[in-house]
This record gives sequence, structure tokens and C-alpha cells, in this order.
Amino acid sequence: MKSDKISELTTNRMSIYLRCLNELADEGIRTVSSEKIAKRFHLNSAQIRKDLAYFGEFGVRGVGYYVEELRTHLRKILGLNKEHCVAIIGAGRLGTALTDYYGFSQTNFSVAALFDADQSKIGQKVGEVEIFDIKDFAEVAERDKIDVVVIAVPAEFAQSVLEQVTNAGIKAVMNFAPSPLKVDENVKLKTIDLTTSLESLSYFLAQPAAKNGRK
Amino acid sequence: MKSDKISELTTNRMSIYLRCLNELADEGIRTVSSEKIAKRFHLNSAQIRKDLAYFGEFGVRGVGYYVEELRTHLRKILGLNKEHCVAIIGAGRLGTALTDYYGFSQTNFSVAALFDADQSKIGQKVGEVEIFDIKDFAEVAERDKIDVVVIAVPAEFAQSVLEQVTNAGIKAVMNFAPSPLKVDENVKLKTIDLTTSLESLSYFLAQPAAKNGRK
DNA sequence: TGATGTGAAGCGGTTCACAGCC
DNA sequence: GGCTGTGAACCGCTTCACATCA
Repeated sequence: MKSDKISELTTNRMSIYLRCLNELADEGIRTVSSEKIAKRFHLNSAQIRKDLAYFGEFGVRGVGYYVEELRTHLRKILGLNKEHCVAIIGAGRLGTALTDYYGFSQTNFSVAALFDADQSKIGQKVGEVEIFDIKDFAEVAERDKIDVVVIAVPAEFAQSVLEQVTNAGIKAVMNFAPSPLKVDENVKLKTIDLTTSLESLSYFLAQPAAKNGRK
Repeated sequence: MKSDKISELTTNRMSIYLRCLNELADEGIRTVSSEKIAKRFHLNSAQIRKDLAYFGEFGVRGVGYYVEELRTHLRKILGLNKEHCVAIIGAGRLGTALTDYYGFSQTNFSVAALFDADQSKIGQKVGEVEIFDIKDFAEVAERDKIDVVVIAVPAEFAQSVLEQVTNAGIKAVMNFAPSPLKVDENVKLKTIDLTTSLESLSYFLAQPAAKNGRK
């Protein structure tokens, strides 16, 4: 089946599958069935097959999937066969922490630049990464081939920062500000809302526990 | 309608609604209809009504909702009428950044303790917050009335840390490790997987853009 | 009249179950 | 025999549309 409209849930799972395969590959496993993956990583085998089938016929009936081959496919599909350059806007606590977040280095993402509006921070470095004036975003982004932006600024500035980076041609943005952002539909925005996550945990704690009865 | 089984999607939205109401209250708005909220914050009015109706009949036909009153209800429902004490496991970059994350202080969450296994870090402080030995978790958690734990350790340690904190009676955990964790069903686990989010953005960038055609 | 609360329809994603192929 | 790829059934969430009520 050819990819037509792939849901975000599916692409998220593709990322998970790749992680699973990496683990299997590290153990020297050469082939694996969807059933084996499902059992081991607590997933559903039919869903694995269906997800993969959206992108091609990678499996061999009676055998399963070749681990190395499937990894290569997944990396290609996820666009991980090329390096991505990340800029982080907001050189506060969160922004600087993300700058040398292990997850960025592990995969094909490298943080090329930090941006802030605070003049006292500009010119300083976090590890190897320089802090630039947000005013110079378009210019620096162009020069450093930035293709992914992380927004780690206070909520009230998030929308204007978003507009600034999309105007500069950025198409992929990860937002940590707890703020409902409007964005062009040709731009991919992923918001990670820690406040909502926390409050959802709080809701759970406020429930009458239901120790034994239901769920 | 009485709450029977509320989905996590609903509770997440409740958190969003509270945020919207806070904004309205700041502007001095006293009453608001679901339609008004929907328009302003790009939500669906029927969904707002349905979500709220799960928890009670808060609205007045012909009028809408009383902003202050509804805020109070939402805070109560989300368990935000009591203070929550958070412990963060892993005093690395991410853990220390989260320690004075503005979101924690803004709402009713306060970070009471950090934990790590690295002996050289133990006893140090991040702001006001002391770093303890993870071995002493149960004891410190009891003393400081910890009820929420954030896991910010490398993936390979996440499962054992999770077991340690749940054994100590913790019922709500937020996990940043890119690792599929198994947990008791009476414990609420929220995983925030930055790697998957990034790879999902990467997938989007790898698509042939579809500038004008579909979507 | 105006806005809520809600049954019913609609929709999208997940799971089942099996035909098809190695 | 074993496992994939996939139509069909299923399930849960979202949206519609309207009866209901201040």
C-alpha cells in the first residue's frame, strides 16, 4: 500500500519500532516476526504489520522481517538518513538543558544555535553552542541550515516567536510553552505541555483510588 | 452525568479549559458560553459542553458558565485545591532544569527533592532543593510527603527507578526516559518521549511537502 | 431567545481473523 | 507450517443536531 495519509499516531509508533529494532540489532538478532516484537515490547502484532504495510511490503511471509533491512527502511521513512539542525529559542533553564539533551546527540539531531532576547545572554555559550539575538534568527537559521526549532520561552512570547521562525521558513517546531498556538497548516507543530501532563496526574491522584473495583 | 470512566483525553482538555478560564478571569469576564470559549481558543463547543457535563451541570441555559465558579470546579476536579510535592529522579541536565521549571511553581506543584545515584552530587543543592541518594527514596518521600515523581534518568535505569518509587507507594509518575515502561495499573504513568516527538517532526520534513494539493 | 446537556450519527484508529504467499 | 498483508468488525472519541430549560 502506498502512503496516502499517515496519522501522527502511526509515525510515533514508527519511531518506537525503530527503537525496538535497534535493541534487537544490538543483540545480534537477524530476523524477527511481528508477534515476537509485540510480545517483547508490549505492542499489538496486527498493528505493527499494518503500520509497516503503509510504507511498503517489508516482510517475508513465513519468516518475518529482516532486522537490519527494516531498520534502514525506518530510518529512511523517518527522515533520519540526513542530519537535522536544531535551534532552541529561549536560553533559560529548559532551553539550556535541552541543548545538550542526550536524545539530540544520540540520533541525527544536533543543536546548532540558541536564541534569546535578553541582551546579557547574547554571545555567551552553552557548551559549544552560541546564544544569538532572536532578532537575527532568519539570518543565522539560513547560515546554519536550521530545519527544526524548539520553543522554550514563556507562554506570552510563544506565538510571536512561532511566527518569527515560520516566517523565516521553518517547517517543524516543537513547543514547550503552555499556550495554544496557531500555525500554518504547512508547518508541523508539536506541543509538549508539561502543565497539562502534571494536572492530568493530579486528576488521577484526586480520584477515589478505586483500589479493587473497576480498573 | 456522574463520572464513570473519564478518558485521559478529557482530563487533558479539562486542564486546557482551566487555562482558558484563567485568561478570561484575568480580563474580568464574568460569564462565558461554550461557543465563546470555542471560538476564542479554537476548540469545539459541543466537546466543551460534553466534557464539563461529565462532571456536573455547571452551566446555565441561556446564559453560559460563570467563569469564577467554573474555575473553582475545575481546580477541584483536577485536584489542584491541594498542594502536590514533586520529587525528580536524576539530577542531570534535564532533572535540574525541571527543578525550577516555571510550570511547577505556577500551579500547585512544588519540587521538594532531587535524587541521584552519583555520590558526588548527593548533598548538593539546586536552588533550594537538595539532592538525595536514590537509595533513601522511600524514607525521604515519606518525610516530605512526595506524591508525584518525575523520572529524568537514562533509559536503561528507568524501569528499575520506576519500580523503586512505586514500591515506595508513589501513584503518579511522569517519565522522560525514552523507554517502554511496565507499571501497575493502579499507578498513573505519563511518558513524554522527546525522541519520538523529534522523529515525528523529522518524518514530516521528509515528506514531499504537498504544498498545494491535498490536506 | 439563547445556551446547555445529550442521544445519535459520524469518523478514525485498533483489533480480529483469515486469505495469500514463502 | 509460519507469518505477512489486509478487509471487516469493533470500539471509542468527536461532532452534530435538537429537545430542554432559564
